[in-house]
Amino acid sequence: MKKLPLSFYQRNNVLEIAKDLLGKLLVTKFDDITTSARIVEVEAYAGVNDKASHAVGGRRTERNEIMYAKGGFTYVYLCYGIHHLFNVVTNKKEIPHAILIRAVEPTEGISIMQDRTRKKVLDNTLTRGPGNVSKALGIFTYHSGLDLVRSDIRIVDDGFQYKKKEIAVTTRIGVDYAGPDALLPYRFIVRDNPYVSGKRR
DNA sequence: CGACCGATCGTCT
DNA sequence: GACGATCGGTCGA
Repeated sequence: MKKLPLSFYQRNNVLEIAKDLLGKLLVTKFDDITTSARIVEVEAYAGVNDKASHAVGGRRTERNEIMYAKGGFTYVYLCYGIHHLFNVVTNKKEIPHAILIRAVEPTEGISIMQDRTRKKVLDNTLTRGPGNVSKALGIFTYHSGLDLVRSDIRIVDDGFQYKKKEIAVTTRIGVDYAGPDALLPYRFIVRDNPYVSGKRR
């Protein structure tokens, strides 16, 4: 159980970092309650030139300001007025790269997750899709701007690693508004993992 | 299984 | 005033 160091997040290739996040454990510990889950689906958002990114064209607002911080912080924002989407900020200060965690496979605290999501039946939708990930792990927009190395949201390496063959790359979900950038191969998924959202391919 | 649709509100124009 | 980096329920095939 090794916490990922700042250097992991501060590399300049957001696609590489996104791929490397697959298999790592996302852990939250709030009010002495720990839940953890293995990351199985991520999407990279590649800064000012990426039309799907909140930072497209250098757009800088109160909401996305944390994207311009150095790598290793959380960026959580509200989507559709309902869902709290969890992102990891990467690269150096002033380079607004981020990675959206879209799906995880529960490893610890499953009953807690079931309580948080208020799901009646326990199935693969528990932590499938970015909205459910945050809900299950207890992450809200007020957790935006936390330091992943020092805070109660952390990402750790327990030695597990997916094989190269198990990882697939696809286009991102729900970013049709980005025009041609919607076709970029920036989504990384674990093949055949039941928690992965959207279409397989 | 796929298509459709309503929920719900902070953020940006 | 419009619109989401979504989800879950419903309806029909």
